[in-house]
Amino acid sequence: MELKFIPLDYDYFDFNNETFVRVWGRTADGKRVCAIDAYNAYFWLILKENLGKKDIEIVMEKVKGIKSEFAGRKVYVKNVEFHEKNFLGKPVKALKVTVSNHKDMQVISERAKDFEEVKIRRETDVSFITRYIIEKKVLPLQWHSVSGELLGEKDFGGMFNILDVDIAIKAENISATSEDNFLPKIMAFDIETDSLEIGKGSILMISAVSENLKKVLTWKKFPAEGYVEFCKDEADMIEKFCSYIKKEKPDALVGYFSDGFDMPYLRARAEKHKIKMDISLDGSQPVFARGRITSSRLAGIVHIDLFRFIETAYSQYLQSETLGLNEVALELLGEGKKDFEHKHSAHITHSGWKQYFEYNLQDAVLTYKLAGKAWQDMAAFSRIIQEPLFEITRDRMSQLVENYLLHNLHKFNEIAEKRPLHDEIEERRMRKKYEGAFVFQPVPALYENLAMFDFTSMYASIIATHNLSKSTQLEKKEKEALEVELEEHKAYFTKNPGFFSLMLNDIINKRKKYKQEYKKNPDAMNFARSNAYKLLANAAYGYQGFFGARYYCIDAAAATAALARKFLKGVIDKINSFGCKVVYADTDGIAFLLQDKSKQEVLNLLEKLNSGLPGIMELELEEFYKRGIWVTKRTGEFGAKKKYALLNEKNQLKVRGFETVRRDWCNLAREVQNEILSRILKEGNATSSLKFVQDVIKKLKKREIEKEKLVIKTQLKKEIAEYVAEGPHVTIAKKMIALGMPVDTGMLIEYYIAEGNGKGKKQLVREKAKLPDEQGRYDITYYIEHQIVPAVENIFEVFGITKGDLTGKSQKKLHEF
DNA sequence: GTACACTACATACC
DNA sequence: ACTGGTATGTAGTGTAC
Repeated sequence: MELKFIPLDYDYFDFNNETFVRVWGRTADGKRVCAIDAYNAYFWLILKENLGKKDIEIVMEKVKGIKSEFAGRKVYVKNVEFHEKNFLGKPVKALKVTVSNHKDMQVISERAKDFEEVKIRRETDVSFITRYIIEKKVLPLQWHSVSGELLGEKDFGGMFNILDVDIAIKAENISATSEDNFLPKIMAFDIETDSLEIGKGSILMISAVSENLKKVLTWKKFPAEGYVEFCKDEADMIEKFCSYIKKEKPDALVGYFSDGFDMPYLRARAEKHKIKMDISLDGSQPVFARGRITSSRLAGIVHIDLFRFIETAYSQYLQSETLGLNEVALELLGEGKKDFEHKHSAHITHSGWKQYFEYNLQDAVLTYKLAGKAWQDMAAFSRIIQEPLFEITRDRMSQLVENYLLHNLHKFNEIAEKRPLHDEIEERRMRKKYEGAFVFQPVPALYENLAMFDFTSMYASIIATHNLSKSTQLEKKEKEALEVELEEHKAYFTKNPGFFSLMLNDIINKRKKYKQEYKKNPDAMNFARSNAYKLLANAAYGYQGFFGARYYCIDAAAATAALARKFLKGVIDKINSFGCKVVYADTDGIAFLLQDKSKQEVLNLLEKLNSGLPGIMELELEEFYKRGIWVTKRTGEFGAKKKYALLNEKNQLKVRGFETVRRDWCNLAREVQNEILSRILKEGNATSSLKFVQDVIKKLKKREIEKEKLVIKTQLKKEIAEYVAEGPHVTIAKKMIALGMPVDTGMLIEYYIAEGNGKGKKQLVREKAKLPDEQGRYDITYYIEHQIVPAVENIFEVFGITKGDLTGKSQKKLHEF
């Protein structure tokens, strides 16, 4: 038997003290496949130097002889091989120790590490599935050919009868064939409940959406559209939901925040009713893994919590102020959630229920559409990093980088470094900060005729070009070594590239390749690939400075930042001496005035600058701008860093750092500031802006501004009890809890500032803060003095306009400006 | 009762 | 706990007067 299929997920099981991997996938004609592959894991023993042939033979025998018992199993070593390997770039003699059962690896390696010939053990902390994918090259989301016998009825204790697949095969050989794309069958779901606290209330309805399915299941019997299916009770509803999954046979079951809410809720209710959640393809129940966020895993169907993927892969590109389904869907799909005011189910009217069903359905529809939109990105990450979808949709950036490294080390014959243990993590976290990026001190003014250069993937290209990594760092100066001066010492790195730099170099090249390919052929997969490589490249620098990294190297991170400062300052000097004038720079970007130079001359300069840069470092033109404005800091007369606004030649505004882009300012202040920045940059003066602000202040004084524009949103970043200083949002959060409203860490708390009680001493802001729908008159003075004026004051200051001119307390007249 | 320095906190930039 | 450092700015807190 031989067939072509595409792996979507992996797991493993024991049978008769042997371990087997199950590779779950699909054939091109849509059949579900489970390929069972015998596999034994191994780890490495790195031997001491100066061991002779005889010594090695002796230690190999000793390792082979390790026998023990653990959890009722016989524990033994299956095989020992001698290999010449590399560890951290240096040649080592090592033993590859294959164990009977992956779960017994710790027991065996504990015994082996005490042999006198053994220096260290490594790779006992590599996940079994990761190891399987690396060694057997059965890669996720790439087509493979598998050959072997079909699973017999009696194999593995009758597994055949449990597996819900079209083909189960005992794999003898699996090999990659092609890279053709694959479109999965996706089913999205969403639940609505009585209480937001898991297990407290009941589930009122469940929506499920796939290509040919749009359903809302409920046991609340109220008039509804045809897509609503009524169930006997909550238990019946959960079972029907599971049976729809069984019928639809999706590759992926997708929710939005379903790891944190929908799945654990379903489990709690299923347990309460003593019913099974029969979703998995092997008869097992969803497995909930402990962690920062509990993730829930199904066998044979990939459960994806889209929120978690969006959080790591998209959030930096999104304008949305929260990562809630509504905002994210609005931004990515142009379509948001349906309006519905949540009440306790006892208070919902007949027509209210109809709306509620519709609302619930729409959430699943949005999740379904978002999953379709994100599919190419998830697939690109899975193929590039070579980890299954389940993992790459939940991994953080540092884990993605690390997994990429693990899956590529074999190209360098490298044994992987270990993950840091608790004590080491603590030590790393105590470390004092190293010096980071250089930020240019701007001179506040309105400038005309600017250009911006920036380094492409600057930190990554510095690491790749200069070999800055753990394995290439030298303890002391050697000839031919690169010397980088840090704050308290010098760091040295070899001229010969190590695996980290070479991999990063490859990542940057692939990014360039797919970016160019996308320009020729703008399809989603090319874009997704280009983007995934870009994100990996950008995270590589932070990875080396991250306390949890296997290849942690703080000197490499510090040296990267030091070289970045050097190159940035070098380019600043060269632009200035060319005859342009640098007005601002931050980390890897430089803004300068063209002065009397033409655009062509600037482009020629760029080319000249590039020819002087080493390795793969590259500077590019970001854009030309008509005008730009920099303002003073509120405290002190210096120009503020990280705050500016630019107008490009298409009259598009680019605002950085200003209150306009900060979500913790009220919309009125943000809109007013954005408007005057736009006017000033387009008009070249502040005349109409001044009038505009004066009018807004007048309106505010006459209470003509709607309260919604005055709502301030601040995120609750930790548990209320942990706050040392109680800000207005904390007070409001407490008030919300007292009112029985749901409050969770991470929530955006909304409030407005109302008039004080007028009695005696000045009230604190938090004492005047009220919930958006709480009765009260807004505090005019607060909004003028603490929102509008601070947002525009420094901008007007550039034109010599003072606060008094804005609020009408000035002697000067408008025409004087 | 208020002015002031300092700290806590949130959020942005790259 | 889940990339890094640099930076601005508000409101709260404690203390001096």
